[in-house]
Amino acid sequence: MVTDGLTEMLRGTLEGIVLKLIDAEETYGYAITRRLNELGFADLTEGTVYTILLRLEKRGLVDVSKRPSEVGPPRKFYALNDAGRRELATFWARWDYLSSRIDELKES
Amino acid sequence: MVTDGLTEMLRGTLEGIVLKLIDAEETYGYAITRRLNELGFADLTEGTVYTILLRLEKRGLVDVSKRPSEVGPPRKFYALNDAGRRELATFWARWDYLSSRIDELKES
DNA sequence: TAGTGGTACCTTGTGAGATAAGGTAGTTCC
DNA sequence: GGAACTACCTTATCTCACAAGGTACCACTA
Repeated sequence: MVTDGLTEMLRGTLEGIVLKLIDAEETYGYAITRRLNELGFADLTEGTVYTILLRLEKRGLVDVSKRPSEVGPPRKFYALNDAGRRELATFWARWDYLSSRIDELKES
Repeated sequence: MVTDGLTEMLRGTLEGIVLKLIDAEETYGYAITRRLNELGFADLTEGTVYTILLRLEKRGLVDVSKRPSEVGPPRKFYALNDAGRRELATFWARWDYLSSRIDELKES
């Protein structure tokens, strides 16, 4: 499978991906994990996502609010704040730069 | 600069990039570093490239031959072998997969 | 009421890889 | 003999994705 060995390649982009998901919609760890699995990142586990979320919180890129769920334990909802949106913009700039450079190289 | 903080994003792709450069032309560490700097990876240093080259050699992905230079110390030339070409193909498959997923996400 | 399955959170340790910060030598030219 | 360029290498450090655990809430049912 192509998805084998994606781990190293995900470094430095996974955080941006999570930022984007949070930007699209206020959401929580368990749902983000599910969403990422759907999106093609099949091997991603909850542990990975939670370490990222805690990092984002620690860096002050997200606002957090705990809310009860009707089907399980309370959920920790994450929303991007201004710093988070700036970080996301930076992420896309870096991504565009890197992917352009690599695609150029690939076609050469 | 966009190139700031590219480090983490380069993880797992830099090796593939180096494989591609070697595939294009038998070459050596110092020249690879220069080429990468030209290609937009401005902050990349020799130390980084040499650790990758030694890893490629250890994994048996390249053939190595030392040859004298007319302008300095002898050069260690690297050429891709069959295993290296297979690895490069795998790298592109992974890259295409990852960049597609991310670009989809970006446009959504 | 004990068990199962789904939801939802977290922690700790490990490993891989890019980088920084050094070092050693060969050549050319003044 | 001292720059400046070429050319190689090593070691220690840091970050980050992940594995492998754990806790707890809720609904259902045997």
